[in-house]
Amino acid sequence: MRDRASTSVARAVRRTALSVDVVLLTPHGRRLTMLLRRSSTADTRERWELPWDALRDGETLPAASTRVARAALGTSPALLEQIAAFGEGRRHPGGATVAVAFLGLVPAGVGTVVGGTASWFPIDELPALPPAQRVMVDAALTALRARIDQSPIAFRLLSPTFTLSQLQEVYELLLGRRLHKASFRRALHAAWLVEPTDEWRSEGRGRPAQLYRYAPRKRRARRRGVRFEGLAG
Amino acid sequence: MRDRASTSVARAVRRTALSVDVVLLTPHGRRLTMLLRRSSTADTRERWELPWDALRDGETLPAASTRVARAALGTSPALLEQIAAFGEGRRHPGGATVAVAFLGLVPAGVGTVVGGTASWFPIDELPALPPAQRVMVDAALTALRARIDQSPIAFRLLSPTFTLSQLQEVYELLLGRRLHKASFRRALHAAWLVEPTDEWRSEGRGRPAQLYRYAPRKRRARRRGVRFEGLAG
DNA sequence: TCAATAGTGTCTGTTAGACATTATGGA
DNA sequence: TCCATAATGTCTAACAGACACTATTGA
Repeated sequence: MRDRASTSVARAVRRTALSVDVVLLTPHGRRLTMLLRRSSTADTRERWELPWDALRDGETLPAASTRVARAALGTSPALLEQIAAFGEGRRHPGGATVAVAFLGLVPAGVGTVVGGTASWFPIDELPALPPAQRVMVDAALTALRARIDQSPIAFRLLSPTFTLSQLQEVYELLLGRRLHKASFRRALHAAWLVEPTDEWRSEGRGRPAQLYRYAPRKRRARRRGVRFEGLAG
Repeated sequence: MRDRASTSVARAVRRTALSVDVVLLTPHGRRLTMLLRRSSTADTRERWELPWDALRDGETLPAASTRVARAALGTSPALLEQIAAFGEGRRHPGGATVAVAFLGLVPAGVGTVVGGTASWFPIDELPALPPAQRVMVDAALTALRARIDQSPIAFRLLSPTFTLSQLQEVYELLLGRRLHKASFRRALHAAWLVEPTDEWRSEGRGRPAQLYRYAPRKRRARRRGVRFEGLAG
């Protein structure tokens, strides 16, 4: 190693700026919405940005992301996962060289009322964002869709008991595409993820739906073959 | 937002330390090996660590990861992707609060000879590492296996032309499990990822194998259903 | 000739998607 | 009664995994 002149990183990069940015999502009716706040620029034009703040001295990344999320939302999100670090030189509102992005999910209704400087936007109608944050948003949505079948993300957006139609609706919202009802339920049944309760919910007309709860059972990992997905095209 | 006392991240977090760490992998026979270098501690005991260095002033993350990889390897890896940022308070050799980990793949033979302070270790026989880096290694291998069917990672470990048995061997190395020959080739054929060349390679005894090259064709995205993988168990 | 590796054909069990049907409430 | 939604049954095409078999080289 030729490049290690200093023995301490803390000494070598005093001036490195590090920001923690949070992409907060919540369902709003049939749409997925994202929390943005007004930029505090001298500019008269209305500008929006992802909630962010500088990492504080001695603070861990999870602690910082929770702090930023709580400050913007007024409460804690149901799930907070890191997306990635971003530092390709794109402009960040805080002038940060490197920003670590987090994805937060908020159950429907919980955080829909936020303070004056923040507001929820449908994800397909976002205003212009600082270049560095625009990249984070895209990465967050991509990561969300990639992780949805690897971790119980969808259940974080629902109340403890829910109907299967509600669950499917959340999956469709997060994936951004429609799912087949019978296939969805068959896969759900095979995965032993939920169990029925004794309750039924009647909403408007139509047959009442049975309520389920999230109750994952141990399951042998079924790893079927190589898929080669997304490699071409 | 209550927490934004300062308008500039650069001003607020002068003392934040940021390291860039690189997990470099190369096949070594039938095993996957990782590049580690000797720690420069005052300790007499032999200690090993992932190649890392502090992010320099104004340097982008991709540039820093390339620099660290080149310094350790003597040449550039065939692929260098970010894993994630790590800053949960675990001990890092440079005392960094936050470290961004990268995964680098090196074709077989290219980087097998490295300088005096670095050495390749089979991934299931790694020496003890600093806690922060041990977490990175596990995350790198997990990410590798998750991404292998989403990006052409495996082809980066092979020469431009290769036999299908070699390709399958790389997949088995990266996934850490055996694959079924006929199924592997069927899936490969269906994905239109490779095309045969006119050349054949004879190695030792046995029927010579036809050489292929990586040549992805456009393909309609086949997204089949919801899998619910990894959600339980 | 045998051993070793490459490459292919066929069968079977699983499952996603389509479609149809029944069930059960409200208007 | 009609309509909307829930829930389930059946059929089919796709496909993974297993197995067997042929092909082609070196020893």
